[in-house]
Amino acid sequence: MSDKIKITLPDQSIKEADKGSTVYDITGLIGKGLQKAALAARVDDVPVDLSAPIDKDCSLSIITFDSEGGRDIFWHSASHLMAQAIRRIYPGAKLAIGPAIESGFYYDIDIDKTLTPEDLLEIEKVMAQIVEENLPVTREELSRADAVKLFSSMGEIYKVEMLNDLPEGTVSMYRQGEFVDLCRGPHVMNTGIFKSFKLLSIAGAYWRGDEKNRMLQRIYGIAFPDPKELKKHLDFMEEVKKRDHRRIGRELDLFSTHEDVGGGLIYWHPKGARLRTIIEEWWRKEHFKNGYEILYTPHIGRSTLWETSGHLGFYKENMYSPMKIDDNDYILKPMNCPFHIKIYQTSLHSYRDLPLRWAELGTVYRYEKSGVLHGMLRVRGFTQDDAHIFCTPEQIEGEIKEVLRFSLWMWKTLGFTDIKAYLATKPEGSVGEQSRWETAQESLRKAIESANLKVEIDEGGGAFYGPKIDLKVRDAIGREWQMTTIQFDFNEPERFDMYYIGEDGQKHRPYMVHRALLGSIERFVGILIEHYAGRFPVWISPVQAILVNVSEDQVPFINAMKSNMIDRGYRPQADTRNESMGYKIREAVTQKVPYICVVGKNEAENGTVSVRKRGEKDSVTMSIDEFYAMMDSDIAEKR
RNA sequence: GCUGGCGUAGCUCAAUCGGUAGAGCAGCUGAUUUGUAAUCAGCUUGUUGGGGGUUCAAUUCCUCUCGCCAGCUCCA
Repeated sequence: MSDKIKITLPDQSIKEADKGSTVYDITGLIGKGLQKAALAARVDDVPVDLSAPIDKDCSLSIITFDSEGGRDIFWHSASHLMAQAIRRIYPGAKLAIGPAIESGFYYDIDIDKTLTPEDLLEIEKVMAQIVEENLPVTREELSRADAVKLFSSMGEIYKVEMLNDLPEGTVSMYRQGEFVDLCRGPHVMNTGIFKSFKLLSIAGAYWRGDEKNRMLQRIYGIAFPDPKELKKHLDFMEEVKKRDHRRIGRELDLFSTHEDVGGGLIYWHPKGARLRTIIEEWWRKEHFKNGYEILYTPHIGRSTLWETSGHLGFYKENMYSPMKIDDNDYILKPMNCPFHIKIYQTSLHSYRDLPLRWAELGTVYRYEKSGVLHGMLRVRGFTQDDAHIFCTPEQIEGEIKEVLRFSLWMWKTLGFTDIKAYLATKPEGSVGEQSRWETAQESLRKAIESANLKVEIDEGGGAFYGPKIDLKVRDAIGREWQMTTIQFDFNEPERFDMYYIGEDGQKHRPYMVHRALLGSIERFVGILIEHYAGRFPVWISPVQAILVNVSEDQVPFINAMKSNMIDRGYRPQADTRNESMGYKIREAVTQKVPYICVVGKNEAENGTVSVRKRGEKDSVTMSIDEFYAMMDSDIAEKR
């Protein structure tokens, strides 16, 4: 028997090593740099620690911070580091869970003391000490029973509870110095690796996310192998703050909310309303072009309608209490669909009428818990860009493809190009025939396929009344937002006994699809603000150009130009206030207006304007017609 | 709804140990007529989120309440 083993690397090259070498030793054979960057490895596709010994031929791929799963390991280990520090400062602290998250990590702990931001600094200091100590992180395996005994003796009730939920057998734990934590691993090899980290915030979190359970204190943190990356991350957080639509909304005078009148309700100021109107007009025009008809329906409907639709059964917590009108209960609509169905039922439909594509910018009201309200992104009253498609089984596939294509086109036009689909399929306890589910899911799958979208499938994640596709769009700074939703409904056609007369002269149940492309106008505009950081493309900018005079003599010229622009359908604003030109330009710049047109003596005499484009420091003098041509091309290009 | 933090002028923020609220911007008035990111001067602005309490005295301490923010849960 040889005491050498063969290690196959991802590039299919083979390294030979002594039997029993650790993964760390082997990384050294590949390269010093890689050895330094290595966090863990996958041996025959199983994640292992660097300290794991290898005693047989295998494949090996090294996990660094930047490789898949690397961040999770790094951050997970960082959460252990933090937990250790917390334990040193507060020996009585009970630890719950401490995973890596999308960006960073947290640990939920249970202590009597309420933590403050100053405490975070203290914890950071102790963490730095532990980094200095460079403790080796070692894995140990033991039986579940022994682990229960150990953690019980430490008073770690949450760990014990977790252990009791694990299957019998061996469990693993990791030890670094005096600290030990139940964990599957893998982990980094020693605590010295955490050269740059920061604890970010404290928040409450329920044990196991259940509001009936005890509220724990959660500490969020972030860590990177390279201090430069930490800085980059903190800058990113700063950027997020700068883009906050609530802040930009105030600065650009777009909207407000009024807590004294009611939270979660949006007041659109003139400029915000302009922006909204432009988007809505475009939306309507495109819907007509794409074969939709547009509806308007009421804001309230009798409770009997909501009983028929089933909403009073499964959507009650989100609906407002009824108001009495002539002894009948009326309820503010949380959805538009029952109203569209009422219109459907005003006449008998032949298969020849289908598909019907009925859209509505329908304002709905939903009760949201006060704590979740957030600017325009999470509100209690909002306008869905809703539509319902009623069609025959034969039409379904084409219809879904069309909706998806339309949606993707819309997002592209609005400046969002990175889009991902999420397909949610039949859950337990669903309604509707199995064959209908299959047809529907198949059509959703095919549509995603033909659109060439990245897709994630959430098996069993659909609503009880039908499968759906959600689209998530990525914004300018890489955040994903769930926007479009395309959703089958097998429930309402049944409950309202909808039908059409088929070729065979018999009644048939139509397929019904709900879809919202932008989602809600409020939320969409909020995201649009953050995506563009308030620098909207010319075609949707509420103010496209600010006209600035150099001295009083040019006021008539400016006013004439302004009304000429309005006549031509542009959105100009004249700033003829008695202020210095520099002052007015500064203000126009902070208002993020696409063009600033300065008119002084020279321009007024020659019929030109000095145009300064947003983001550019230099201005260009051109004829007014040249300026219009420039705007036209920017508008046409949706720049 | 829950946990924590925070509520001072339209906005951003200050006020030592409890001593009776102030600065910039904005706004108004006037002067200035300006060449690409802030012209100058003067003036105005407050139930210190609200109620109650402790105190000679509360923005400050206590208490209740409302709201916001960060999360949890939920979600377009």
